[in-house]
Amino acid sequence: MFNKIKHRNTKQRKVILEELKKTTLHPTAEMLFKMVKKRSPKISFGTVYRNLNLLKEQGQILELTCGKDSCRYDGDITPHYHFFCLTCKKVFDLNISVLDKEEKLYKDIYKKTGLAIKYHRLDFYGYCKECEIKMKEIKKSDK
Amino acid sequence: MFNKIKHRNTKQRKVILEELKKTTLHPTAEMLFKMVKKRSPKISFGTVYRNLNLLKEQGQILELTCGKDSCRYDGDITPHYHFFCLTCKKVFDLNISVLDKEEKLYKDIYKKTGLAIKYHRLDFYGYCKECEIKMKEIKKSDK
DNA sequence: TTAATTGCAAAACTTTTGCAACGCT
DNA sequence: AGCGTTGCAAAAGTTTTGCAATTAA
Repeated sequence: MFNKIKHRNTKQRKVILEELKKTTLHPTAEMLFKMVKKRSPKISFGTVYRNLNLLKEQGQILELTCGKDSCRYDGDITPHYHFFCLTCKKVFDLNISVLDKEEKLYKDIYKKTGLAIKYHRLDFYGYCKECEIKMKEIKKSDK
Repeated sequence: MFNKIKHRNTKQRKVILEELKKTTLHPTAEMLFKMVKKRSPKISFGTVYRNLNLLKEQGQILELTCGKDSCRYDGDITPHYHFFCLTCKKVFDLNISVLDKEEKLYKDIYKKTGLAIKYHRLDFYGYCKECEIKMKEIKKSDK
């Protein structure tokens, strides 16, 4: 309870956060590793992971739901939802309203189940435009 | 496009599906492996994974969103949402209404973004009752 | 018979971790 | 100086896969 750690501003952490904030690709740790490597060539994979976990705990970034694939990270921490392309694995931001019934819904669930919700996640899945076009072309040539 | 596979009804697949359908634990592959092993002692881990993937593709079961932990599987394929305990990792079914604005929402998103949504997922996170009690006790004893 | 499936073990992947060296504060 | 952090490499954990043997249809 009194193990307050004073984190330092290392060059690596700064670069990781900056690179993540400046992209909308919702990169995986590996993608980000490559991006960061351009500015900090000696950085290691472990450092990227350690910092992503730290920044996540500090609430400076978000870790999106990852399936069996690797996690995606988001430097945009304003509440918003995502669309995941089932084919190419791209992740898109959705500009729809975040459940404003949030509080009511949370209370409803609490009343019904006794479960106190901290946060929720609403993910949409489908095929992005590019992939849909590709799929149509494949179907055509199959006939 | 013409690689239609005729799947067989193997004893193993049957047991895996039955065991998954009869529990509400939303087990991981490993948990299910242990459950199935009681009835099919010689079954292997690979078989469990292969069948879970097959049953998932066939739409007979659901794979829930897994973080960095292992995936959870659900034998209940009726639309419903889940609550994930951040501490003990238990998964609970929620008995709240599934977005009935679903179609409207889907269309709105399509209009706005051109993205055609196949399905969505709404996950809630927090601490279950048991874990909340434990946490309170720890805080008490810390004072 | 024959092609899908299994069991086993190895491989593939993603993420975490131990440790000595390094570098913020 | 003190200790949080890094780079490196090894380890851990989850899921997939190659292959010969087995089995459902």
